[in-house]
Amino acid sequence: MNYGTIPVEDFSLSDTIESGQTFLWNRTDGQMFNSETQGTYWTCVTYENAPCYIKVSQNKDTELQWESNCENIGEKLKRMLGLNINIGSVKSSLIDLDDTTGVMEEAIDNADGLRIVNDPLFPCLISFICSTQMRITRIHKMVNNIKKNYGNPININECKHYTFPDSRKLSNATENELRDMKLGYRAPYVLETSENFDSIDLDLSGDVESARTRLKQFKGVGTKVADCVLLYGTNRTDVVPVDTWIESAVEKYYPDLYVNDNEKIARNLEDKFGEYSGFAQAYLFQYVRD
DNA sequence: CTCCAGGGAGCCT
DNA sequence: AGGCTCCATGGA
Repeated sequence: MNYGTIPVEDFSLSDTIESGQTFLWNRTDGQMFNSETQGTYWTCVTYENAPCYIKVSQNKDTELQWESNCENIGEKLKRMLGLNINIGSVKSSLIDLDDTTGVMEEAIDNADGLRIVNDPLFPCLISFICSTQMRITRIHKMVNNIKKNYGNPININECKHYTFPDSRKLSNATENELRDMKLGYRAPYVLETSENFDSIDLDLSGDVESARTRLKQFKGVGTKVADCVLLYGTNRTDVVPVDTWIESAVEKYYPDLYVNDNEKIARNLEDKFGEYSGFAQAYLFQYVRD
C-alpha cells in the first residue's frame, strides 16, 4: 500500500464530494491509515488497466491524506477533486459579475471549500441518467448497486471495493436486473446508453452546443443531464445545469434572469457569469439546499 | 393516505 | 416549438 499527502488551500473534501456532483465515492467513519485515530474518509476505485483503490481524508484544512494500491496518484487525485484551478480568481470573478445585494458572495462564504469534480465520462453519464426525479441519497444507492453487481472487485483489508463497470460490461446487464437494482424506469435508458456508448461519436471537444447535442443522442439524456456530464465529466466549467433547486434559486435571488423555461435560465446564468458559471451554479445549489 | 424527488420520452396540438 | 402525461420507488 502507498501513502501520501497533498497540500491544499481553500478546500473542503466533504463539501466537494458530498454536494451531489459525484456518486462514485463512499463515506466511512472509522480507523484511519493503520493508525488508532478515528476519522472520516472516502473511498473510490478507478479503473484504467487495473482497479486502483483510493482512500482520502482531510484532517487538517491545509492537507489531504491518501492511501492507494497504486503509486503516485497525487496528480490524478488533484484532477478528480478539481484542485487544479485558481479558486481565488474564480470567486472574485463571480462576485464581480454579481449585481445583486451580495447573494453570490454569501453563497460562496456558505461553501467556501467547494470545487467542481472531474469524474470519468461513462460513470458520470450513467450516474446522471439515474439522477432524474430522484433524491441524492438514492442516486448514490443506485450507483453502488451497479458497481457491486457489474464492477471489478478489489480486496482491501479483507473488504471488497468495486470499480464502476465499463460500457461493455454494463451492456451485458438485462433490463430486469437493472430494475431489481431499483433503477425504475431509468433501467432501459442505462442499458441502451451502455450498448451505444462505444459506437456513438463522442468527440466533446468542440463548442458547448455541439457537445451537448452529441450527449443528448443517448436515451435518457436531456439538456440538464447533458450539462451535468459536461460540467462534472469533461471539466466544462462554463456550463450551468438547471434543476429544480437552481430554478427556485434564480426565481428568488435573480428574478430578472427567471423565465418559465430551464434552458433559458441556463443561458441567462451562463451569459451573466461567463467562463466560471458552472461554479456559480455549484455555490447556488449548495446555498439553497442548506 | 397523498405527495414528491438534481427530468426526459412520447405524444398531442 | 410548446404543452401535457406517464414513468418507479421510498421517504415524508
